[in-house]
Amino acid sequence: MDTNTKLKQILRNEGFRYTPQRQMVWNELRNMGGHHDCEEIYDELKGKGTRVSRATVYRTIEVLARNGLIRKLEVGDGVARYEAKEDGNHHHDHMICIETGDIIEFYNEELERLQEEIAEKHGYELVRHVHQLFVKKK
Amino acid sequence: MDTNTKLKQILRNEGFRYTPQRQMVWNELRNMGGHHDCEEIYDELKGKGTRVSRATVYRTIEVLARNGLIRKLEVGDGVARYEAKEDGNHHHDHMICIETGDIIEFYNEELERLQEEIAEKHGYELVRHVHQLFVKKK
DNA sequence: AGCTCACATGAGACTCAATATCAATAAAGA
DNA sequence: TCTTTATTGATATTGAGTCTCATGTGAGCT
Repeated sequence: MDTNTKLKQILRNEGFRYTPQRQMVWNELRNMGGHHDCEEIYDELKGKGTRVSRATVYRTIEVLARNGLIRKLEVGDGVARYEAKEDGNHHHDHMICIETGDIIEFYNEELERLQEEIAEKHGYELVRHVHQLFVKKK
Repeated sequence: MDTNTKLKQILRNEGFRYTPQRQMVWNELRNMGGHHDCEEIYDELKGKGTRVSRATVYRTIEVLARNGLIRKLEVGDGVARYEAKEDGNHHHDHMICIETGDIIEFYNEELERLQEEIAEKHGYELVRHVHQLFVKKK
């Protein structure tokens, strides 16, 4: 199933319509690659002469995130960034260089296991987590 | 050394003045206990008839955080919360209940070690980290 | 204690990401 | 094609946080 059919199905499941704008936002974020905020996505689409509004970008991104097509990333600068979850792009956390702003992805099995364990130990179930390492080049 | 003398010394080291407002913000956050945002601190002080401005609360909190007297916590709802670091209140991370909003502190030696290791492995030095577990009661 | 002045404060303007409003538009089933 | 109802776009609004600047005040100096 191609990725736009997947979008269509997800939207239908939620009772949403499959509109050109939603397709454009989704395709744009995938084409751009990496981590981007709504303003960047909006500018990119505008730059291509696309007819889309800021409000629609924000609304669409919210829907995509809620349905797990994209992943939200907040690094503490007051701007939410998003990345497309491609097939085979499994869960990962982020390392942010405080000097360059570079975002590096990492994944560690043991780390994941420990978190489940800690939640468990306190009588909770782990739903999701935010884990960011702020680093600088050695 | 009592905690207000400590505040005084820290301010002097940075070339800042030891003012009633800075003492009030610091004392208020300690008295309240737990995690609070600037607006709550401001309201609390106002409620006591104290003469203090919103701007000063924000400015003071920033100074306290930069000097390690308090710890900043962002759970992703667009409001920064702070907690006083008491003596013997060592580093910890947070578990946030998505149903009640409760904030539980946790600390795990192994987790800390792993993070250093991961940064290292990528050629970086770990400066600080943000680690939050969003959980719900089992 | 009084003087001085650079730093701090308070009130309100301002910023900026994000959300809400609402008339006009367009999916999508009949 | 028609009709219904969600969606869109333009813009206003919100809200946390920051900035400005005239006024106030800590603290070193005499």
